[in-house]
Amino acid sequence: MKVTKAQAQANRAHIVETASVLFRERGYDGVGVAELMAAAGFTHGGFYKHFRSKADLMAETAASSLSQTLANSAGLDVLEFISLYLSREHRDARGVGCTMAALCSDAARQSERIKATFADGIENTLTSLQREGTTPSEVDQHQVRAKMIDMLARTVGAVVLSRACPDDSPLADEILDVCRKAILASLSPSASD
Amino acid sequence: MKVTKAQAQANRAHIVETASVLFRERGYDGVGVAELMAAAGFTHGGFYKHFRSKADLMAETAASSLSQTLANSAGLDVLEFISLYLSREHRDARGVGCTMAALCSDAARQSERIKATFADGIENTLTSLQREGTTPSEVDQHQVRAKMIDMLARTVGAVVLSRACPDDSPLADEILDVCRKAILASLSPSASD
DNA sequence: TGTACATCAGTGAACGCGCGTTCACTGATGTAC
DNA sequence: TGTACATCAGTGAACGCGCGTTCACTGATGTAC
Repeated sequence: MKVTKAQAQANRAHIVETASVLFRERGYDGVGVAELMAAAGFTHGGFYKHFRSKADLMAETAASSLSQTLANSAGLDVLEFISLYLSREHRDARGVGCTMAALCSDAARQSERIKATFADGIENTLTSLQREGTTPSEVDQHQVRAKMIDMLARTVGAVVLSRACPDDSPLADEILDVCRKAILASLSPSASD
Repeated sequence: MKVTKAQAQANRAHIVETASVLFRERGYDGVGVAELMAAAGFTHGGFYKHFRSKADLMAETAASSLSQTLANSAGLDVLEFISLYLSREHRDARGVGCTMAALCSDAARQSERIKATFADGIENTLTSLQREGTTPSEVDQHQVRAKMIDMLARTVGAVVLSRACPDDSPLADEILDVCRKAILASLSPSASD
């Protein structure tokens, strides 16, 4: 049965949203088209009325969830960002958490198209962090950018390592706690090494 | 046709070695048993004379390639380790590079058994780095460990983000260069922020 | 505004294909005498 | 040391299954008159 144009558009967006959660939870190879459509509340045949292929959906979902990740952190200053990013809650909520942390090593094996989307996502995150992180005394934008790149690597690395540990592992929590302290220490003006 | 016990053992080790490269390059879901056995020079049927299942091989391969990753960096001091780890060569040689960087976000979706293997790999790496990184003036082992956890997160994060960018992306190289400088600066006693 | 028809989002069976795994078979190795 | 037999690593066909994708069909929506 047909459906209003507005409804069809909403259904399409719902499929992308569902996929963006499932892909972050299980990886691109870990979610099938039929399973995804069922999770969104449809049968699998209709998928190709919205997308040309699974690869197309992957690319669109990457762009969508990267900008959603960015929107989630909009308005946060760097200290708040770090506290949320390196929290147990963020680590344990892979499906709705940072796309870079959830999928970056999968992205490395995907098409140049998806990698380009991830590079854009990284660039946008850096721009956003630079905006929030720049204090009047720090006028050298180049230096601020370097600081933010290093900070992003630290936070992504910490979450990704923590997630690779067993669920109840003390090491998993230790990684988050130690990295949060280290990053906060390095950000404060009088950083005590 | 049968084969000598020594040959069978060597063949088995060769399969594990082949798998450890292929899994790092394409992920656990990206390599099939038949393809893997063909790459090792065998037909697929013999696989189950060596391993009970693909999952078993994944676990064994994780342990093997994590300790190989560790052996590769044995004897390096921290400065050498960072230079090699954050090099373009390491980033571009995923199949023979650090297992944590290549597979940690895949590990997050695998069994507790594989996660435990990764946690052991992280722990062993930290121990090794602590041994090499401890100078006479740094007697507080707890503090050294914290420094090494942060450093591991930074290096893994940098490589993983760099690999998520397109092959010719300037950002990919920038991430490696900036993080290398930032980590080296934070390690030197008179770190200029 | 009412009627006739084209459109097309969604359905569900079916496609070829590759997956992980099983199995009967081969034949050189390893062992018992 | 030589012979007979059991073992078992490796082969390749076959298994059921789920994958991504296609397709004929449905029926409400949207449009033309």
